Amino acid sequence: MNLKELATKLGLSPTTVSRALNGYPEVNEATRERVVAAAKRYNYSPNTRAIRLATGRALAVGHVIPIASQHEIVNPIFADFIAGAGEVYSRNGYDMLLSVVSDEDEERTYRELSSRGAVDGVIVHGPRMQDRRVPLLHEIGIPFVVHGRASGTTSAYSWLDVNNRRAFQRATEFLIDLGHRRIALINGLEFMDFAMRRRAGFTDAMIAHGLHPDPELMFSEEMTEVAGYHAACRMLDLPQAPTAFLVSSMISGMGVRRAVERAGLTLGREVSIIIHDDELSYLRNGDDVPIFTATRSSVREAGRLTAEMLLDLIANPNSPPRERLLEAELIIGQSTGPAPREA
Amino acid sequence: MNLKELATKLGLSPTTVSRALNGYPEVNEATRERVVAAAKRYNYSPNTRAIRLATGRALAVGHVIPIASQHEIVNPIFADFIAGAGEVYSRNGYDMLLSVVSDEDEERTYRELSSRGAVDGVIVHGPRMQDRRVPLLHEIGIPFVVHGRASGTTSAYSWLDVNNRRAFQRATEFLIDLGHRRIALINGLEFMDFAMRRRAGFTDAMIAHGLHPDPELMFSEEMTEVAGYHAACRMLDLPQAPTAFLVSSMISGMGVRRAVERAGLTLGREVSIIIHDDELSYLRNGDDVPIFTATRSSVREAGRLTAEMLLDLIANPNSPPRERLLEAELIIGQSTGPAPREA
DNA sequence: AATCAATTCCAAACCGCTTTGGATGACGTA
DNA sequence: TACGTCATCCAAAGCGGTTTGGAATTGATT
Repeated sequence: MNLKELATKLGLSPTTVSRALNGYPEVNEATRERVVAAAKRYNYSPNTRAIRLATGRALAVGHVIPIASQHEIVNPIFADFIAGAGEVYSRNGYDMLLSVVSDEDEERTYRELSSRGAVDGVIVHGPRMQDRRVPLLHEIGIPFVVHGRASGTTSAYSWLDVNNRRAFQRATEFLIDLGHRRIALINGLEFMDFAMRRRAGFTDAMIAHGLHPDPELMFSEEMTEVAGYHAACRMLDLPQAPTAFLVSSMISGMGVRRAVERAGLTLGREVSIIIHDDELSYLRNGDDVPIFTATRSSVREAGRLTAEMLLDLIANPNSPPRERLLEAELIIGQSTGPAPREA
Repeated sequence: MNLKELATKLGLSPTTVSRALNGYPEVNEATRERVVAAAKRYNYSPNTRAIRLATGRALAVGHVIPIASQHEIVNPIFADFIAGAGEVYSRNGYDMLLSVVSDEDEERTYRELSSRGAVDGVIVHGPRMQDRRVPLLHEIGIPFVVHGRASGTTSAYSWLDVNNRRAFQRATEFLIDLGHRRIALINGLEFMDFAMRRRAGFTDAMIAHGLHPDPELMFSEEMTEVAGYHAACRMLDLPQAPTAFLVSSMISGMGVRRAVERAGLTLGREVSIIIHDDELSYLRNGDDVPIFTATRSSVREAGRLTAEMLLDLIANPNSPPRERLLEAELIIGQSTGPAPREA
C-alpha cells in the first residue's frame, strides 16, 4: 500500500493525504481523521526511501566504530552506548547506521557516509589525541558529536565526555588518604584521549601530595582481563610492590584481582583496587554492595545524551557547538582499605 | 555533484553516465574510461537515497537487538557478532541498520522495518524457544537468518548455530572422565534456546553416565558476573558442594571463580570450571595459555557467516532455507583437574 | 451584489537515480 | 543502392513520496 493507492481509495489527492498524515494545517479536521483511520486500517506506512529522496534528509545517524587494527578489539562499552543512543533515535524516528571499520578505512567511510547522503550526522567513538576525524568532519561539513574529547584539536566541536581527569584525581586522593604511597596505574592505551586524561588526573594527585609516580607502576595497554592480569603480576613481583591499583576498566580490574589472588594477597586488606565502572549492563559492579570501589559513570546514559545532542545539532545546523562534561561518582566498595603497615 | 551535473560536464546523457559507471555493456570503452575518470576527479558518489528509490532495494540489512526488559541487559556477544557481520556488509556495499528494542516493541519494529522498505533482510538475535519472530517474519515475507535456533518452530527457516548441546555434552563428559560426580550447571536464562540446549547436553551426559543431575546444582539466570558469583557461593555452601562447574559464559565464569576463591578453594585442584568461550575480543580466555578450560566458538566468525547467509538469501529470494551448525572446540586450560579424593 | 480572505483541496514539478524503448550512424551484405 | 545489424547513445518514464503554486468553495464584509 502506497500513498497513491491510499489516496485513490479515499477519493483524495496524494497531496492531501500526505498533508493529513504529516499534520499540516491546510486540511479539514474531519478529512484528516478519515485519512488517519484509513492509513491505520490498510496498515500504510510511508516508504522511507521515497521520503528520504524527497526531503533530502537521511533520517539516520551514523556510528562509526573503530576497531583497533592490531588487536581487532571492539570496545566493550560500545554495546551499552549504542543501546542508550538507540532509544533516543527510535523515539525520534531516526535510524541508526553502524559501520565497524579499521583505522585505514575510517576517512573513506566518513566521506562516503556523507556524500552518499546515507546519514544526517555522525557520532565519533573513541577519540584519540589530535584526532584527525575532527578536522575531517569539519571539512566534510556534516554535523557530529564526539563521545569523549580530542585534545590538541584547534577548532571547536561538539562533545560529551566524562570528567576522567577529575575522577582519577579523586580516586588517587582517596587512596592516598587511606595511607597508600605506592599506587599503580593500569591504564588504557594512552593515545586514547580518555586514557591520557586519567593519567593526568593520577599524576596530578600524586605530585600534589608530594609523591613520585613510579614509571614501573604505570602501565598502558588494551583494557583486557589478560593485560590487567599480566601487568599486575609483574608489579606485584617487584621488590617494592604497589599496595594499591587504579584501574581503567572493570575488565582489566578483574585481571588485576586475579593477579592479587594468585599472589596470595587479600583484596581490600593487603592490596586495594579502584576501577572505573561504566555500568555495563552485563558487567555490573555488584548489585547492592559494589565489588570494587569505583569511579562510576553510566555509558548508556552517555549514549542517550550524546544522541540527543546530535539530533539537536541536526535540527539546528548553524548553532554553535555543544559541550557537556559529566562528573563520575566515587563509589566505595570492598576492594579498598587502609594501606598495610610497612613491613 | 550529482549524475546530471556530471553528465553535463561530460557532454553525455545521464543514461550513458549511469551505465558507464555501473558496467553495462552498451557503452563505448573509451567513453567509459572518460566517465570513470571524471567521476573520480569530481569526487562523485551516487546518492544512495536515489538509488534505493529507483531500484526498490534498501541495500541495507537490519539487526534487531532485543533488550531483556527486566534487567535491561544487552547481550555482550552482540558487539563482536556485529563486528563480524559488519565486515561482510561493507565488503558488499550494504549498510547495517541497528534497532535496540525491548520485547513489547519487537513485532512493531520488524513490521515497520519491512513496510517502510528500510531493509532488504534482517538478522534475528537471541532466539527463544517457540520464538514468535519466526512465524512473524514468514508472514511479513522478508528474508531473515536466525543467529541460533528457535526450537518448537514448525516452519523451516534459515539459521546458523553452534552445536551447544554437543559442546556441553562433551564438556560434561570431560569432567566426568576426570572423576567429577557432583557437577553444577550455571546456565543462562533457560527460555533462551541456546541455554536449553546446553542444559540438555549436560543432563544427557550425566544420565548417560548414571549420574543424577541435582536440581540444587542447576542454576539459570542472566549471565552476569554477579549472578555467577552468588549462585556459586550458594552451591559451595551446600553440605554436598559441587567439585566442578559448567558455566555458560566467560563472564559468569569469572563470578564463579570469585566465589571459589572466596571459599578458599584452589581452582583446577579442589574445584574445576569449564566455561563457554565466545572469543569476545575484549574478554579473551587468556592468550597462549587459556585461563579456563572451555568450549570455544568464535561469535565474530558466526557474525560473518550469518551475514553471508543473509546476503545470499536476499540475492536468491526463493531458494530454500539455509542451515548451518558449527561445532565448538574443547580447549583445555588450567581451570580443570582431577576430582579431589572423597574426604 | 460584489469583493475579499480564508479554508480546503489538487495538479504538477521535483528529489537523483535506473531502465525502457527508441534514435542515429557506421558497416557489411545482397 | 537498399537493407539489415551492430554499436553507441539518448529522451523520457518511472520509483513514492513532498512541496509549490494555484483553483474552487465558503463566509464575511462593504
